[in-house]
Amino acid sequence: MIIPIITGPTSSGKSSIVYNAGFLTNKVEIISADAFQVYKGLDIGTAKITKQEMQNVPHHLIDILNPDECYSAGMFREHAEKLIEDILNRGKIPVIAGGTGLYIKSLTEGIFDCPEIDENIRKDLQIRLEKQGIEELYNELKKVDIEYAEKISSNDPVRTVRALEVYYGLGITFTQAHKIYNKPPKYSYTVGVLWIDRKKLYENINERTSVMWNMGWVDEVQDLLNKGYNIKCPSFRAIGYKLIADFLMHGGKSHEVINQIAKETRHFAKRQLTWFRHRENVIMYEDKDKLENNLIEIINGHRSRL
RNA sequence: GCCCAGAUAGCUCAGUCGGUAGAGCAGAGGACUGAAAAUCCUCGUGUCGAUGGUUCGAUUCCGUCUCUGGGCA
Repeated sequence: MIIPIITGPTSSGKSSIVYNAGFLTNKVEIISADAFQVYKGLDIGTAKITKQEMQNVPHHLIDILNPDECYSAGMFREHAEKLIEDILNRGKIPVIAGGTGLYIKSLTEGIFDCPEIDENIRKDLQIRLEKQGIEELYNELKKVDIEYAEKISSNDPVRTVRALEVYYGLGITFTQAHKIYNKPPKYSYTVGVLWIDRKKLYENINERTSVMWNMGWVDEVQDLLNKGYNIKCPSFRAIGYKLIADFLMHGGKSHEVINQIAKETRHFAKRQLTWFRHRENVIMYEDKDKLENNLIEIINGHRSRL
């Protein structure tokens, strides 16, 4: 079967589509493709669905990690493919839903099957980055893998560190690793993108940010801090969490924090739109109901693709 | 009413010793194979408040007016 994937920018309303379709048909299990809903304790800020909703329709890859643990596109792919297999074996239909473009790409286009790399290598590179600066590391990458170095910016610490980590960990360049360890997609997918008018999307984001704040987002962050987590935890890369932690520790005006969070969310949504716009083999839906209906038809076997 | 300071890009402001102007933010476009809600790249023409004057030439100097702050009555 061709597995449906529903994606779209943040605040577009994609979760409600898959939830409704799952609830109405009662033969779906949802696999979340969201880089931050994997964390326990990040509920309001990641717009997680309620416990009740999760009981009504099974959801996977939500609340699977503590806030100080790392996750990645590669791990996501392994987990998701295993889940797809399990769900199909149970005679149910897997639906993938979420806004993390890279995670979805790891399924639909594949991601290289990287062998385990000693995590100390990245830590060392991290330390060198702080001490010596990006220029030093980028020049090093240029010497070993000019092909990849030229593809990225000389000012991109994340990609530079990643490429060097693979080089030192595997003994081959990042470029070679892609070829050697390339692993094509395991299943076929049909991808629907919920596309929203920019102005409307930004309005949704502005409004939703205030709603989240009023739902107790600040308390949620306070809880995380009380439990001993801090802004260096991977989960705190999610929009809002660092800003709120700073607000709790140093004070400030709440409306300014809210505006800042909304702004970062708008920037994020814009990046998502750029990403989706340039994907091949995705179907853009401006009509939410149509997307939901087509998804239901797939689930019921009356349609094979979105 | 008088005095002073402003009036320049959507916003905050810089600048032009007179040759029609530039930063930050906002906004837009883009990249992105194990941090992706991350990370990174590119993009700035606007009656320089209005109107007279001086000048080859004024957004820049001078006068008047309008508006906005602040001060004095």
